[in-house]
Amino acid sequence: MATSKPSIPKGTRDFGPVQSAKRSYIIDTIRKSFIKYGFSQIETPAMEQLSVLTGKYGDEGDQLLFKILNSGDYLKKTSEQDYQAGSGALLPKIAEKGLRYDLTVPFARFVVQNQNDITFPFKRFQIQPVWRADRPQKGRYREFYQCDADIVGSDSLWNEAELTLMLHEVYANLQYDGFVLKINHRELLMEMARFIGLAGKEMPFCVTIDKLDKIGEEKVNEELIALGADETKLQDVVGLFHSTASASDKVDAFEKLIGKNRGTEEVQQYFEFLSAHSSTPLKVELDLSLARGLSYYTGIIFEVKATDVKIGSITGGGRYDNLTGVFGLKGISGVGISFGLDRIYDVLEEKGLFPDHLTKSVDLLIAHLDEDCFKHGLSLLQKLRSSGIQVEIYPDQAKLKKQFNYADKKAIPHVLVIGTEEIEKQQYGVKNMVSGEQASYTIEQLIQLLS
RNA sequence: GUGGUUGUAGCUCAGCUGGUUAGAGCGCCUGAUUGUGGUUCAGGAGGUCGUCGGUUCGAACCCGAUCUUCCACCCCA
Repeated sequence: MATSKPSIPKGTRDFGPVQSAKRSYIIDTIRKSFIKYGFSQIETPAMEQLSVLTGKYGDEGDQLLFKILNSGDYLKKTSEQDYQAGSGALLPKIAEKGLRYDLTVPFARFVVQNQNDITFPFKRFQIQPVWRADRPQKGRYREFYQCDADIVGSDSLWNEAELTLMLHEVYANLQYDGFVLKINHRELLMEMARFIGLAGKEMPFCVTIDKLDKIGEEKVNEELIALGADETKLQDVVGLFHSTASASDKVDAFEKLIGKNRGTEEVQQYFEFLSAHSSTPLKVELDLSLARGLSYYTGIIFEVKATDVKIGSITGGGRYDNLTGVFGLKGISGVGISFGLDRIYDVLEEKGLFPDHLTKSVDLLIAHLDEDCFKHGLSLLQKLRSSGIQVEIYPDQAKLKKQFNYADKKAIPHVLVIGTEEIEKQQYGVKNMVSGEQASYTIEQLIQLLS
């Protein structure tokens, strides 16, 4: 067989020992908070039936789905006419499965299938990779992890508030405070669109104002007027976007201009919950121009942005009514958030926020001078391990220089050297690799030292 | 999916309008130190210049295709 240079698919990555340790640190931190707040873990398959996935993410989303070619003779069910009819007609005959695009839709499927075993409200978390056939960029990959926490079967706005508190705890534990949590409400967006005369064109309105910080106010105004917006009313709405007032004042201003509705009431209630329950200051901001994930969110929407790293949003979420409706289970409302592990990684890396101890492997390396010393080392190894000390022995006969070098590269803080003299005296030279100091210990003293 | 961009040693990058034998720093290996890493010194290994094809007397350099990287659009974690 001809040799070829190995490679991995576009937008995917290998993770070495250091990267994996850092990723585990983030995952463990997030999971700790998920569990503390009462969420239970589930896992679902990497692949789903294509019928479960398609149509849930809009036309754009369907294009970004990875499809899995049927096994065996995948052309068996096709005919010449299917081929002539194009890829859209051919696809369902050659592919029945696809890789999951997010964790929310598989979760909805899970809830419907297991509805009799689930106690509602159901709080689940899920930390698994998802796949999108997007064109990769920095912070945008074709395989990436989502860390989702959702509460389904409860309409209470306390859930939104609790997710907000949990999110703050996660970032506090990661020692990152350069973020801001922006929230908005689907209903407020709809009302604003109707107010400026864009009834029936709510979606284009949202897509446009979402680009506010990207293309600027002037262009946004131009586009909205082109859509048919009333210019003077548009100015009033733009005034709301500009407001630096407190969330509650912003809602008041909104109600004065456009009127009360479900959105204003829910946002007001959400902020009341927060102020009643938080001792530390929260980084929550009502941003009336925030418009995201509108293909399924129906209430409050969330987005966490890194303010000091150019990477886009690092956490997103919102309230969706009738999540499970498409799978035949009505009346189940939910709210959830999704942490973007890979982007959080990039942020922590850029800000130098990973703790140093992540790369440390064991506390002690046993080095030895010859075969007999190695064998003696094995007995020490066992004693030390049974005392709970993290220790390894250099497996080959090698110069001490090489063994010390190994300890240095692996950032092992202590090296114990065994020679014939040490075996006789039952006293071992132990070098502290950080200070460079060396002293002699019995095995019991050493256990004391390292415990 | 549309338009652009990148690829040279393990890593970060030089390499003139196409010209002989493609370089540097760091890292790696060996020795100075036959019982001691991280510092210092001396030596050494390592490249079909992303891949395939074309133009040319001659290609890392020009052209085409393809893969990859990054960027903008779209969308999103």
